[in-house]
Amino acid sequence: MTATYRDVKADILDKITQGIWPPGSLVPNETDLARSYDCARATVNRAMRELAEDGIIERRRKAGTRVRMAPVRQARFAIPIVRAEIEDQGAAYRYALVRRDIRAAPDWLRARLNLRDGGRVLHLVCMHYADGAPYQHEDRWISLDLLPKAAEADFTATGPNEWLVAAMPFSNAEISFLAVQADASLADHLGCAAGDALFRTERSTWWEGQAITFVRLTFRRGHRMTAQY
Amino acid sequence: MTATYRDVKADILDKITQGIWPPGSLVPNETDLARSYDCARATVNRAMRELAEDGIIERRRKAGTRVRMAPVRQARFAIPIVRAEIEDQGAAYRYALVRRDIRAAPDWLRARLNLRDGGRVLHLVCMHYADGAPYQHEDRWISLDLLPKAAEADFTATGPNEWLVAAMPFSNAEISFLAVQADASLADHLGCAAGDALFRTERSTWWEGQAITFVRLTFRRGHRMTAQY
DNA sequence: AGGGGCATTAAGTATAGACATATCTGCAAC
DNA sequence: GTTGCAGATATGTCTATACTTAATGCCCCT
Repeated sequence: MTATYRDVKADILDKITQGIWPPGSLVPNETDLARSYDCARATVNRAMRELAEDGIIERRRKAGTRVRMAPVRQARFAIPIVRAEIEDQGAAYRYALVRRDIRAAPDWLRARLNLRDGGRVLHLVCMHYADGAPYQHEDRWISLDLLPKAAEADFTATGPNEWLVAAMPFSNAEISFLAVQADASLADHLGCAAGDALFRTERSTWWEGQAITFVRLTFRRGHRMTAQY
Repeated sequence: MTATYRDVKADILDKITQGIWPPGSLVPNETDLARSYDCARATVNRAMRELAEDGIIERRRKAGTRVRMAPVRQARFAIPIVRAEIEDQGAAYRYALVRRDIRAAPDWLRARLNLRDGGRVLHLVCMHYADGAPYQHEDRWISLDLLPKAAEADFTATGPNEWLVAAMPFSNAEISFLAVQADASLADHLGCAAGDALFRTERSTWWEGQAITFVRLTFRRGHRMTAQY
């Protein structure tokens, strides 16, 4: 019946939320806590390490551990593949390729992805439907410098997203969320009025410092992205 | 010169990104890895536990550890206090209370927060400015059932957000991101045209199952929220 | 053939002890 | 006063070992 690291973590969190250890105060050191919970120091260490990761406490060698003044509030968003997102909602997924061309990267894209002069890119426009209704508009640019195979891939049946996670499963990315007004083309594809406010995510993806792809995903009217924390 | 858990983690990640252990494949078990890195099993365990948290691998007792087919892509967003967000950008922060009233919770709010019938709420409308320009419009509802002190707090000088993190530092929340069209009032406050697309976050906050507050934060035109991952 | 139970296996967690590393504090030298 | 060094101390990490827990898959019984 000795304390597990979960017990210790829960108890410490309790002491903090109940104000016994108020924000800014110094938490007892690991050795003392281990004694008071009658467990090994490693157990206390794991509990506290996780609390620090959660943004509840702040730890510094020698200085000790203190309760954060304002806990760092952070939310984790899972970035799903559209197909999975739609199917998880119990809707039928359908995909369509709207447009495909290969060209020199436009200036704005070169700037964004640090592409070399004269780099060629594959530009794709696709639509994703849920139960037949427009769900998401995808405007994607893939660097052919890094991924020449993309030029031969067939994107008429499956979306570039799925192809890319298979081709380059591990990469870094920067994602932004913003709001845009529907232009005529978006309004047409997404079945809304021009001028409607739409939710958009933009993502640049990199692999070992090299740009792979940039994508704009624009959602149907009224879409919201939600997370718990 | 024995391997640290960081070394092990980095090496395993390397093997995965370089395709030596392709997606779906089974990773050697902890005992074998410990032997091959010449370290304790606990060291391998920590490395693999972190990789699992990062969504790179998937672990199941007895079944072993496998490389995920598609790594779970997830982004962490820090949810800042507006003041800090603005000041971090090097801009001067200014706050203004636009409106304050106490009333019975409207139906839509009662439904959203599971408030009891006839629950009273404090309704605040505030503006946050960066270098004098409108930055964010805040439309906040605070449950007076749970936080009666809020009725006496002075929100003319500092925003409710800062008051709330001091009053209720630890709580759960649900956050949504969406796009809205500016109505006349928003357009006026944020200095944009009616109909403009604006980025909005909505957040409901709870403490021990009780609703504390609901807030709509609408940002100035062109705002984007960004995260790396 | 089908179903139940048990052995086996891999991860999950705990422990005591040790050493590493960062950094705060006070004291001493300039 | 300021700088720099040394000691003290809290966290960070590793090891070796042991026990726990979940799940697979095989064997045996029906």
